[in-house]
Amino acid sequence: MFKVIKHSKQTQARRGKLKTAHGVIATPFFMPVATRGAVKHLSTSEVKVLNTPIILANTYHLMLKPGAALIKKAGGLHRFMNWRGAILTDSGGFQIFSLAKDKTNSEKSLVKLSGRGVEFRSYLDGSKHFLTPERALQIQVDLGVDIAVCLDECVALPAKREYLAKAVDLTADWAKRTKNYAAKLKQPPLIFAVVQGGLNKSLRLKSARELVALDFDGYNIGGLSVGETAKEMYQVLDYLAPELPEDKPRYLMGVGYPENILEAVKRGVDMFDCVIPTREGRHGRLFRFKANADKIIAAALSGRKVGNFYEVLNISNAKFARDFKAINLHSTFNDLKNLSLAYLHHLFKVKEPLAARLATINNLEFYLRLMKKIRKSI
RNA sequence: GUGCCUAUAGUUUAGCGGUAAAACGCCGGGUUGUGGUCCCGGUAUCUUGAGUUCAACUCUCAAUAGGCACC
Repeated sequence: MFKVIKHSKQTQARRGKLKTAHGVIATPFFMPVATRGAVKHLSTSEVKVLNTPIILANTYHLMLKPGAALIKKAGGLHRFMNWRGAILTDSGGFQIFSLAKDKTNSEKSLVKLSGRGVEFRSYLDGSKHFLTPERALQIQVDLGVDIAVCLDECVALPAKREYLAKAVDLTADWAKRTKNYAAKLKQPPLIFAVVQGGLNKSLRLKSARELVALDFDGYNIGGLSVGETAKEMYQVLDYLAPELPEDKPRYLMGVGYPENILEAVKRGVDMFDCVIPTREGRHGRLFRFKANADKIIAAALSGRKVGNFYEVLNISNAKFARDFKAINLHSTFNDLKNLSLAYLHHLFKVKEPLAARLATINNLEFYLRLMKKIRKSI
């Protein structure tokens, strides 16, 4: 299922292959985010042309709309969106966290946690729903995903130890129930469990050991990039990654900026997802490699300090109004090669939908290339 | 030619006798398991001149510009 094919001598970085029902994927890899069954602004064929091996969708959003039953009826999410690559779904655990911290009505949380599961209100129409670990897995099975994630509780940082400890226990209990439920399924997907524990070392190690004992197909590192500094995140990875089985993939959820990914790979992480390339693209931020990127990335992966190997253009800045250079000369997309920065600047200024599309493609191409460069350098 | 109305940020408008508020725009920053155009800053001394007043963007007069009506 997962095989490490090469291990860096200088760092914890490793290259591997993850076998899924929809293809063998080279690790480390990055999953573009398609929360509701679409990478925002892109069609499935465009995502495919980017050479995307796997995307991330979200149980929480899809169960509310259009509903797991409908997608099952459509033949699963793959067929529904005509996607032939792999799909991993987030379990909804993060939404428990992000909705619990409330947006407007601070009094009423949208979420009620209990031992059995979590009751929450739909962000769409306020209707009540109940999610249990069993149901979260069943929904992911109905969606037909390749990799399902156990329902977990993610805690915003900074957090008190007792709260973190409770989340670790609940997450472990739910993971066990997910495992039991999976045992009754005919063809379960790959199932990953989520390590919690915040910035507390003993809780992190406890969480890892409990989950590893249950023997999952992979391990997510959750509860990071939720309010702590990058340095604190790296420290957690330093002691947590060695605690996870060598022969199972490690997935750092929701991370991150290119340098965050590089630092995490150095510490032994194999999988990533993040909204940064797509969301920032929609807001006019363009990622671009510097000329010496390959060297810096290779140096970083042989243990040296990570230098600055890319830049982010804010295409809305006035200085691009008359910049007729290509958006990206190195792109495999003709549009990015042939259209100018000034034109893209204009599209953003007048809010043409095409602007977000071009920027999204540019950024995803950047992220996927980043992973390729990383793999090559290990 | 006569009468009336208006004149505040780039734009459209608020405003009060005591040193200007909003929206949009513009300039810049932000965005980490996505509630799809979001969040945070910055951006004017109130058409000009004279007068009244302790104090005027706010009152008076004139000029200028625009609008409306009538001859």
